[in-house]
Amino acid sequence: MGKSLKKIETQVKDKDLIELRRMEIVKAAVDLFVQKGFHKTTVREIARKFGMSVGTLYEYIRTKEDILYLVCDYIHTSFGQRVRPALEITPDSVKTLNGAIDTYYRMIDEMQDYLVFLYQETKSLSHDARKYIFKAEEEMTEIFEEIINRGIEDGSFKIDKAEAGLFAHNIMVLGQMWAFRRWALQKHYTLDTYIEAQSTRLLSELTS
Amino acid sequence: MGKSLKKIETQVKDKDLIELRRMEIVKAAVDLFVQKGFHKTTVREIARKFGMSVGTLYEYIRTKEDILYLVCDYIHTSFGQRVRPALEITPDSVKTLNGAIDTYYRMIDEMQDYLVFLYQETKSLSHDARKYIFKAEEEMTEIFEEIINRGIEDGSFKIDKAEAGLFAHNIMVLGQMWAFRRWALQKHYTLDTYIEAQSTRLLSELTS
DNA sequence: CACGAGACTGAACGCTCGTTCAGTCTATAT
DNA sequence: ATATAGACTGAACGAGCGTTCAGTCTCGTG
Repeated sequence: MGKSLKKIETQVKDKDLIELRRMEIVKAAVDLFVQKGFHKTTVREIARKFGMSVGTLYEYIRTKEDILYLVCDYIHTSFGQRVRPALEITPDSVKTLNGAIDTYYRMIDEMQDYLVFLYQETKSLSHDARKYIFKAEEEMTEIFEEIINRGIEDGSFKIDKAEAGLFAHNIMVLGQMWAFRRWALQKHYTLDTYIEAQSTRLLSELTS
Repeated sequence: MGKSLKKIETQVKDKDLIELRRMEIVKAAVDLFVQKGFHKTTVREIARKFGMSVGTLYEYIRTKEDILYLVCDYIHTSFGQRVRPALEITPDSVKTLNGAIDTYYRMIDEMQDYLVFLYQETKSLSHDARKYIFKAEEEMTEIFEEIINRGIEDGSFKIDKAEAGLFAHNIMVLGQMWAFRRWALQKHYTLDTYIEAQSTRLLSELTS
């Protein structure tokens, strides 16, 4: 959390307490938002789950939208924290990309609900907040783009460098598809067979 | 519209008038929903744009959610009406698929706003309505699947028949990506170059 | 012309929900 | 022990919104 977060003014003075309470608020709100959506969740419900009164809740935020922002930020940083360390760059570009796809797709599987929620409620955010979320998504794309570019440079991948960006988007979207179209895909695939099918396809395209 | 639509009871007797007015309601609501989202659009606003009073509006629907359903149904049938006729099956499977991708992707470009809206508000629909929308999406996938299967049978495409379904999903999702990630893609691609890049990639995969 | 059915109107109702604030509790300092 | 700052409480406020309904208008029919 934290640095990247646009300052939200509060009544409470103690900085550490603010961080602590906000984390509790987010934890309480995430589940409700994912389950019922932002608009159908009331501040009272959040407060009850948070274990404190509405009044107290409002000591740590200004508006309901602040909670949405905190939740979106939390989800995105959770993604980041989980992918980045898993993405070790090895000399073998094929292996690196395979590993990156594997971790990213598995993470999507774990965080399906969060991902769908993010896409559905982004619109409800203010313009600034939305831009921040997009930036986070773009950073993720750049990681894949860099791996591809390395592979092109060392001769592992045979595509035009101009297409590396598009290819990175494709990788991500085909992963996100697992979350958005589970109703259709999970009839025929398990997570493992899905990753297998998509990554062999993607890799063979790159190396052909 | 019509047949597939779950019956919504009304006060008004004249069947044709109901159809006419509902079409007017949908036309008025679509723009507002796309622009501001379902929850932030008020029934009053719709009525004003519809050019009649709230009371009259409520002679043709029961609840606000009925409007959402009418709008979602309208968008989806618009899609269907536009794609199906354009999808002529020719003896040349490669050409057929290329044509199908081209029309589908162009349609997505035209209906970007509607598509994004559908994904974002699906959750607000009742369970039955949601199932109906999913079915429409699945039918679209099956069209692509059939084209691919024909191509496999006549020897144009060299992939395993078990993967035809997944491939059909990939085609659709990569098209929808144009709508969902325009903020990133439209910096580097125009619609034409995007279709070109994706379809040559997809086709070369199938025929390799 | 009189009448009534059906379409239309919009003020009013009632409920929900975000937000506030006057007041209570707690813990530390004097 | 007393005072005070800071955290917490939840009833109350008020705006907004979906929905209704008593009443008006219109037009075809007897």
